[in-house]
Amino acid sequence: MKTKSPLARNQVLSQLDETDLEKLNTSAQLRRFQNGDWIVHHGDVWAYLFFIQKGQVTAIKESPEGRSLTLATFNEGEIFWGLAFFIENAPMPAALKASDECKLLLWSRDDMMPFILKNGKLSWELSKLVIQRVQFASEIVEKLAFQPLAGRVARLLLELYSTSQNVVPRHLTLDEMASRVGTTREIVCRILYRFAEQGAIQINRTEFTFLDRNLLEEQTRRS
Amino acid sequence: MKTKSPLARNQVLSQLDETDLEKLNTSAQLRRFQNGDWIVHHGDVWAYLFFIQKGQVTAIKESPEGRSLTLATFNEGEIFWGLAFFIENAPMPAALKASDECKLLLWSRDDMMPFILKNGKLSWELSKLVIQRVQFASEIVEKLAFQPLAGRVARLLLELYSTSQNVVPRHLTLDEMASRVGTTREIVCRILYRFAEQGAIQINRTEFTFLDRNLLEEQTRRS
DNA sequence: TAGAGTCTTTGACTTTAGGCAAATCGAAGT
DNA sequence: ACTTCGATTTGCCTAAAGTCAAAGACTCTA
Repeated sequence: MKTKSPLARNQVLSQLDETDLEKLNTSAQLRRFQNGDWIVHHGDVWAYLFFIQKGQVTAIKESPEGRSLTLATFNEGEIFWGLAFFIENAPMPAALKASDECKLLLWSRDDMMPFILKNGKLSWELSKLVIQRVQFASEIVEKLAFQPLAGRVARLLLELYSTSQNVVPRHLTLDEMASRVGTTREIVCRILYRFAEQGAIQINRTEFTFLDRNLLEEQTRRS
Repeated sequence: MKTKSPLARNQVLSQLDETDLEKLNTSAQLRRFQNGDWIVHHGDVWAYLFFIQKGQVTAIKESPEGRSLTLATFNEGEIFWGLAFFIENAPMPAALKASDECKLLLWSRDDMMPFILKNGKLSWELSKLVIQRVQFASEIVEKLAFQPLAGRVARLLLELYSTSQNVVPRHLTLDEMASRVGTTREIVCRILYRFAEQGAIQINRTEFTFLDRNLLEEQTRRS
């Protein structure tokens, strides 16, 4: 008896039967990346769909002036794609970067297409996944458009350290945090210290201590 | 011989054959809206896909404080959907508003699903369409995150009045323009007059005169 | 044609965000 | 312990965006 393919864990790919999964598995290209490697650059035309067998991938937008905005992180077992997989010659709207040691299984558009066309359910699940990403993008737009920076930072803190622990190591640099909320390190630093003044957190160079998460949550609700 | 259904004009629906198109046509609900009517509100769970037979639909995000951001406009012959069409119970991330007298053909998820599951190509085209919207969303994020307001206004002017005519009536109010770039009417007004000072346009209460489109294009390129 | 209502325009002021540079800290290695 | 390097913190200054209020201008209707 076979071991079940890890591909079957995925919501979309699990629509395929054993045989097709097997075929898919063998037609995949395996690629490895080191932490920090670029997988694709912003603007590249890249017609692949991939499955993350191991590691973590982040999607990052960069402005010509070097500011950057981290849009999303994808984890083991998830799939993602280059736009050109769907639309001929469409360039990547964001870059992809390995944020861990990564093993990816890649399929070109031509490899994958037969499976999609023959299996309406697969195709439907793919649509659904795409739609979920839209939903996600929509939240980003909302925050950028309506929520002031302090709110975005507060939200980031809450999401990042949602453990029961109140004392947590600062595992992101200020630059990384800044990139996730769309600003610069100095501003993030100031906002953090403002939170500290308000009594929401305590800060030292290496740790945060959460004193009052409600205060932070209030911030996220502010326009 | 039959008249060809207007549905066949659509990139996605045209994947269906005559018979299916006919079935689809009869199973559709026709809905009419007046200019300015809300079709769905932000947050509603709305599991429909629709075809715009006549008129224009805009997607609008609103902040709790009443600021609004116009994300997209859909025209005759295009299709769009409520998120819940794809994902059970997913609320609308933006409101939809009729921006003309509108005739829409609606299909519930249950009506449409059989056609999708049976037709991989249809489903694929739908994915592609969804992806195009993602691309669009991505541009919005980029502009909000990296482009200063002046650049967004300049781009709006160029897109809105891309005719060969240099003297054009101001058919959008300042509030409407503000909503499209994510700010307030006063700010738009000031930016317009700044453009005027720079010699890019001339302004009076009812018309714009384009003097130098290159100046505007330069603005859009600025970080 | 007077008045109401709606847009536009402008001034004065506040808030938010960003840039630059210097000071400081902490980890890692020598 | 000393140095180096990268990250954090802070002060100071500027720019961008937003708010509020008031004044005009235009359109439509009575």
